[in-house]
Amino acid sequence: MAARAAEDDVPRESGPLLLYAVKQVELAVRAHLDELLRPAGVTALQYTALTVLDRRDGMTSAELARNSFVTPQAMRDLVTALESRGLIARDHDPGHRRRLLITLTPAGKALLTGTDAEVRALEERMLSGLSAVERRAFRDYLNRARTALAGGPAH
Amino acid sequence: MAARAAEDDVPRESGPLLLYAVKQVELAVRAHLDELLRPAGVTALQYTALTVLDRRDGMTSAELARNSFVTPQAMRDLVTALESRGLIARDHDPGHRRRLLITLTPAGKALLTGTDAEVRALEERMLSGLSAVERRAFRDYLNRARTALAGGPAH
DNA sequence: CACATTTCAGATGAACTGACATTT
DNA sequence: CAAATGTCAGTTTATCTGAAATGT
Repeated sequence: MAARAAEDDVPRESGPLLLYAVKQVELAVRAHLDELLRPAGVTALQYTALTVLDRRDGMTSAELARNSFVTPQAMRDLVTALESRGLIARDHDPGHRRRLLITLTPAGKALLTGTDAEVRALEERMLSGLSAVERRAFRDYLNRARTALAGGPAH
Repeated sequence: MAARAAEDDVPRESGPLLLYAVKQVELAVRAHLDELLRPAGVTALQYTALTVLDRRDGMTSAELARNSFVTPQAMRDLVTALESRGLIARDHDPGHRRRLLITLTPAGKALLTGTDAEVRALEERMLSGLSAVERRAFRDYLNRARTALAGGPAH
């Protein structure tokens, strides 16, 4: 391993980490997304929760929390906010009286439908310059990275 | 706004967005990073600022703020915290008496050196399963996505 | 009894908006 | 005077920790 920069410069530096690149892209995405969603009155985090429910209806708050790497208490606040605005509804799981299953209300679905065009435009902007083949590869890499990081701590 | 939701299933769904995939990876990264950095006493955001300074010494707080998509006031809080812990120092820019240039102190560099191994291990874990060629492509896609999202809003 | 889900209550931190002084 | 930088003050929001009730 070369690149030992002998001066006061550090030997630790061998190019910016991809961890950092991921963060930067996400920061940019979130900034755009928050602005885009402001008229709809939801934050990027709330919107994300809605899209998760759109694909997997009937999740519990605890499942959503694990999905977003936050505590159940934090997700409860978010869920309560969405519920009081009528975007989601919670009903008892038949056969498991403790769990509350969350579903999108028509209003929640309408919100997703209403913002869909702009969100897709943002997605398209992010991927502008990438070919269809590259986009598939990009998606594949992201999914593999997520899978590799899932589960417990590294130790 | 009529809810023109033909079935209960949505026509909007054509596969999860890459925006979402990016967010998920970043969430996972941040969760691991926060845990990893807890012994060092810095948050992932503070750590990120330190790594930025490691590569571009002599930035101002305002520049750092723009880099992280936060307000100058928010970055001021972060910078003040790092300064009071002796991890960074601020000195007047000669020839521009208003600007305060931020540099890493030896303690700041030591912190980066001390956490370097574990951070790299996390990076390696995220990229496990990707070949060297794929990693280069992944990096390239992330950089292109960031560039495409930089600058003003889409409107 | 161990475990998961949900909830309540309080504490904390991190970000924002607004206002202002200073310098270029 | 306009623009950028840095600072101070106050507020809001989001998240956390701790504790507890309920159900499997």
